[in-house]
Amino acid sequence: MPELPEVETIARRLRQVILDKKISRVDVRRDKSFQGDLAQVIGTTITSVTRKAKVLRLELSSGVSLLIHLKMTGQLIYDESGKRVGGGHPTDDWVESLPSKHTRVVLDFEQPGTLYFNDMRVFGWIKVVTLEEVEKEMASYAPDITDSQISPKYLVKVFSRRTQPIKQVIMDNAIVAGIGNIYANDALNLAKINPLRPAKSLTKKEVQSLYEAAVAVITKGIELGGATIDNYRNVDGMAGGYQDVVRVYQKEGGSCPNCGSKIIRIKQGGRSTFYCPSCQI
DNA sequence: GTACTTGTTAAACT
DNA sequence: TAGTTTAACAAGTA
Repeated sequence: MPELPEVETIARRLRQVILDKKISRVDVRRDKSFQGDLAQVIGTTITSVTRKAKVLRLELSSGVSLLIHLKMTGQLIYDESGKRVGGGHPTDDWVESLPSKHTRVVLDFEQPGTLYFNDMRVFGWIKVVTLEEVEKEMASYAPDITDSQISPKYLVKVFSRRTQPIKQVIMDNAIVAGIGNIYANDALNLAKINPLRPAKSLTKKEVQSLYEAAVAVITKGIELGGATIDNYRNVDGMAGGYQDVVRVYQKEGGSCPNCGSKIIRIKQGGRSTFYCPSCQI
């Protein structure tokens, strides 16, 4: 699932390949995946590519923006050859020609080049929004965990009001944005904190180390080009590298990187949590 | 056929 | 009011 590092990886590459290109055609193959007026998009140029939390924003010369959320299975794959055959991770033989049966929206550029929005489960979306709507959308997210506005002091204050388990609190985008299930599990393991602990029970010192751990795993994720646990791919169709260094996520029965004990799996809020009951206390 | 998977949000709660 | 809980979305895998 794309989280902050995966979306950031996509944003960086998109900046290299679609900036200043003119959108000549938009093929919406699934209505649910594209919201808004195509007329405001066709014939316009992409003037910037930015990201906040897990949302991508393509600013267009017409003044409107395209906001893109990949949710769990979304991919943005760019092709300039016109005969793309998917790249793949060295360890798998994923090959796919595009458009595929999961391609929901196709953006064609005048300059040669095509951007495919694939989304197996159709939770993701692309929407056309005005400046005002962009601000409204972005205001619903707290700053990213890597943003200088987020400090251990701020987290201590917010956590003190929350009785919910810390795992769920750090994944709440209204508190701090960009931490999904993979990095939440890994950050808690690195900080040696039990995911079940009520947020308000954490000491200042624990909040400090959790903050540092979260920034560390997210930064590592960006460095390695994201995690391909399920079906994440970058803009070139390639897998990321974080899955090779992942600490606990989906490692039930494996060894804890801190202490070697067995990693267990539990459910929190209907979601899987992986942690080491021996050193995460 | 059945259970299970997940990021986010809306709605129903306390 | 603010915080918490739950269901819903969709389509694939086991």
